Amino acid sequence: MSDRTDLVDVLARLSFLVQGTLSDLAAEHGLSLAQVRLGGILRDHEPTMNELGQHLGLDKSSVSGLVDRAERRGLVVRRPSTSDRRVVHVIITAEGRALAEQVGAAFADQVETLTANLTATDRRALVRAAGRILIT
Amino acid sequence: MSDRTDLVDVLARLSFLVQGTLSDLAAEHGLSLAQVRLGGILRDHEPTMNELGQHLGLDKSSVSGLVDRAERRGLVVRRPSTSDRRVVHVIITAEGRALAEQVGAAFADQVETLTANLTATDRRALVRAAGRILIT
DNA sequence: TATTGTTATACTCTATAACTATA
DNA sequence: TATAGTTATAGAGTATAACAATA
Repeated sequence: MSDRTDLVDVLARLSFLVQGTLSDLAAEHGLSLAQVRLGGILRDHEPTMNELGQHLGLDKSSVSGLVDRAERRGLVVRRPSTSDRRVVHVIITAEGRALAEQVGAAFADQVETLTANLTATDRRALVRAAGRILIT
Repeated sequence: MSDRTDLVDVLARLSFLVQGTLSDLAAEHGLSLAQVRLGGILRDHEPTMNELGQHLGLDKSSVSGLVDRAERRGLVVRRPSTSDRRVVHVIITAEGRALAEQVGAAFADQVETLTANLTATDRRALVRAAGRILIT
C-alpha cells in the first residue's frame, strides 16, 4: 500500500478515535460533543451569536438552538450588547466553566493513555506535523 | 505551554479538522458522516446488524435507523441469513459502492491538499506516530 | 431463557425559510 | 435596505424501553 493511502487511512482513523473519545467523555459528563465545543470556545471568549456561528461553522439558527439548550441547563447566559441592541453575547457560567474544565482534564488524561506508547521523538514529530497541517 | 498540552490541543484540533473535511465532502455527495462510515465498512464486509453496531459503537436501534435510511435511498439492502432466521446481513448496492468510492477519492484528494506542506519525513513520522496510537 | 432485530418515543443537532427588531 | 437573532419546521442521528421472532 502506498504512503499516500497510509496517510489518508491513518488520519481518518485517528480522527474517529479522538472524536469518539471526546464524545464518550462528554457523555459521561452529561454533555454532547457540540456542547463541549461550545464550552471550549466560551472558556476564552464572550462572542456574539454571529461570531459563535462562524467559529463553529454553524448556521445562526443552529447556534440559537445550541445556546438555548445550554442556557436551559445553566451552562451559559445571554447578555445583550450595550452598543447595538440587535446583538447578544454568550457568557459561560461558573457551572459551565467547571464542567468544561472537567471534560478538558479528562480528555488530557485520555490522550495521555492513548499516546503512552509514543517515544518523546514520536510526540515531537506528531506535534510538528499536525501543527503544519493545522496552519492551513 | 507544556509539550503535553501541545499534544492534547493538536490532536483535538486535527480531529475536528479531519472530521469537518469528511463531513463537508459527505454533504457534497448528499450523505451524512454516519452514512459515509457505514459505506466504508460495507465496502469490505457484509456484516449482520449486530456486528455493524459493534463496529460503529452504536446501539442496535440506532443501526436499524441508519440502515433504514440508507436502504430507503438505495445504498444498501438487507439480506436474511440462511442459517439463523433472526439474523440480517447488510449489503452495499452498486450505487452505494459508487458513492462510497467517490467520497473516498475526494477525501484522499483533500488530505493531499491539507498535507501539502509536510516533508516526506514529516509524513513518515505522522504515519508512524498515529499508527502507534491506533494500535491501542 | 437468551439473542437478534424492530418499533415507539424522546432528545440533540442541524439547516432552510419566514419573521422581528434594530441599524 | 441590511444585519442580528429567533422561531417554525423538517430531517438525521442517537439512546432507552418494550416488543416479536427465533434459537
